[in-house]
Amino acid sequence: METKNRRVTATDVAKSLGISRATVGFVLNNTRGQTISEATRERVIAEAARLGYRPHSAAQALARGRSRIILLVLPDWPIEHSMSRHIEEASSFLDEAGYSLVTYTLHEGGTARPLWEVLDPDVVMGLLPFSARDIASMRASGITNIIPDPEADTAAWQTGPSIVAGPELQVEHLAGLGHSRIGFAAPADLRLTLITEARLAVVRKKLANLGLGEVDHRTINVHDTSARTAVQEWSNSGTTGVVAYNDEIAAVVVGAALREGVSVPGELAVIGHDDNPWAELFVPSLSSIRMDIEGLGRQMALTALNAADGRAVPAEEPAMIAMLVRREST
Amino acid sequence: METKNRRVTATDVAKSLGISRATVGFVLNNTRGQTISEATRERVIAEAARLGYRPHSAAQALARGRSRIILLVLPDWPIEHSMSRHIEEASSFLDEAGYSLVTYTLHEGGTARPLWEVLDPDVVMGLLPFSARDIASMRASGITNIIPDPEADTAAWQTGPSIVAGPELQVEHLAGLGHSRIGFAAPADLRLTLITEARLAVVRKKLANLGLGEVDHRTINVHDTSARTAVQEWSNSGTTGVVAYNDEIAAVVVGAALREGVSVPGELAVIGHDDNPWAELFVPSLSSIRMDIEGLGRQMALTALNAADGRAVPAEEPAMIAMLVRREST
DNA sequence: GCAACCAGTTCCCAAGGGGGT
DNA sequence: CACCCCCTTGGGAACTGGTTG
Repeated sequence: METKNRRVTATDVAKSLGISRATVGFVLNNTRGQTISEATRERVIAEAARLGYRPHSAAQALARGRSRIILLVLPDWPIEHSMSRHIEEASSFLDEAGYSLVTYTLHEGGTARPLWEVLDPDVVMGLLPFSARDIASMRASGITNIIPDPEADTAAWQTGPSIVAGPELQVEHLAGLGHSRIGFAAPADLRLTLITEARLAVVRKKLANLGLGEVDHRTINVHDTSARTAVQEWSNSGTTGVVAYNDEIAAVVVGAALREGVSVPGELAVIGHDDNPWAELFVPSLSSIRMDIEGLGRQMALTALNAADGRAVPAEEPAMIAMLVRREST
Repeated sequence: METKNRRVTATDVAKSLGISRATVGFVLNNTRGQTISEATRERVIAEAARLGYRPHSAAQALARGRSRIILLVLPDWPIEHSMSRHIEEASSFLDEAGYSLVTYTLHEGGTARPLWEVLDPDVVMGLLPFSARDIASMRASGITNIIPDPEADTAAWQTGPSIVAGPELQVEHLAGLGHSRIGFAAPADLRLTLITEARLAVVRKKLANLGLGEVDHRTINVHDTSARTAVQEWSNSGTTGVVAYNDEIAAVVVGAALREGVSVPGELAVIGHDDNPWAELFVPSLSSIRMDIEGLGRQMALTALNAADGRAVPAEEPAMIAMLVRREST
């Protein structure tokens, strides 16, 4: 069809209309402080549509000094699935504000140039605090907006609602079922240490509040016999309810119990965390915690916009943070 | 510390050295056809490092007309986990060639501007053929390199090794165990129809090759009783081995069997596909297929580079496509 | 609406030194 | 010895497509 496939620029639109390319820009950006006649405005819009004009985002980024990209960094263990709905929501919301959300799974030993260096995002946002190395790298790339704020105390993050709500519910649920000796099953993965410690602290505190004894805490490795040992020891010590770090650990514990001849939930009740889609497929199906912040996506988006734009964040705290999903394992 | 935080530009490096900014560019890009003395080259590199110079990618993209970004589109069902290692590998590889890989999970009813419009990638690459709507959208954004090629026949893709190898192994494995009546458990999810059909066709063909009877094909819905019905019917019809579309469906079938009092693998053997990390956690643990193309990441990267750069793709077909992981469910 | 500007890339040419005739 | 040519090295300036005073 077309012999030359050059992309349509604002200049093309302007020339075709016999006006200046600045005017085209004014109209298409709704530039405030510039008054353009309604007639011209309409002609520009119509002509841009007719020619199939798309702004060249690199050029825009260069001229404005801001890329209107927000980078969401995800950890490289599969928390992703439970996030995906929220990400989609955040994405739509940011889009309406003229920003694009790019997600980035940061791999451990990754050798590639990090994406924040390439995309020059206005904001880099993570689900948990960044390592000092990453922060240094961002700073060196000229990133000034980092969430969570590296200056803020990690401890504050560790006691935030997104960490605390789940474990509290887990303990409440088991206690409510009459379990008085409660165990905690932690993952061996070192990358999870920060969250594991925080959750364990919540469990301890909650147990103390309820006047129950000390938690019986074991580290579970998926690929060895540590789960069977833990089940035996819990069994011996009279522990009847186990709070698992997540559904994977819960599944390992339940599996070990079944193989040891310990009935679930009769002799040992186990509750996971995250409500992975496969948790309900087990026999017995796994009770779990669904993190379900009504509007977490919007909340994330607003936080990002605030950092990028300085627009105010309605402090509207989400209605519900975590929800118990009771199934057969408790 | 710093009062002005302006980013370091090539001009800064040039001025600091008393040379032109063109020269800085020549050195830093290894521009061919320009010869720069070794002494100057070293001074430029040292000074750039000292000042912490980072090229402004938007400016580069604008000037060159190419963004050096490759967009990998992932489907919004969690195939992601099994891909993650390959993605990391592709990412490193592309990085060495000066390209950045951005992954993008395309959500069904997403309302946001698609990322290919924002990032202006040199190549958009998907794991399966794009919808006509997406292709039109890419074309409108000026994307010329699309993989898989929209012109190519979908049928060709459906009979490619990445589709065929898994089901063949599944059937071979069950047949090798002596199962002669074999069932197929398909997911109800409509988004998976394309792959499901393709895999089922492979199973049919393989059974015919082995001189076995027709496949007994059932659609399994995770949230109703279809799995129990299927198990009963397989039981009645003498089907003793089931090829599941993936591990999730396999888990549902195994669960239904256990609840029906049908022993696994004694009365019904089930094999999944994808070898999700949680497949081994089940009791009985799930046999599965691990897609493990040695160098799939590199292969993906090379294909992309070929499209972006025109550099030749070594046709080096990967050594191994799919691998049987036998566990307790078969 | 004109013009400067954003931060690079790239084509083309100038200056200077060395070697050959 | 003077002259010419060429090659090496590096600079000038136009250009990318928008934004904004």
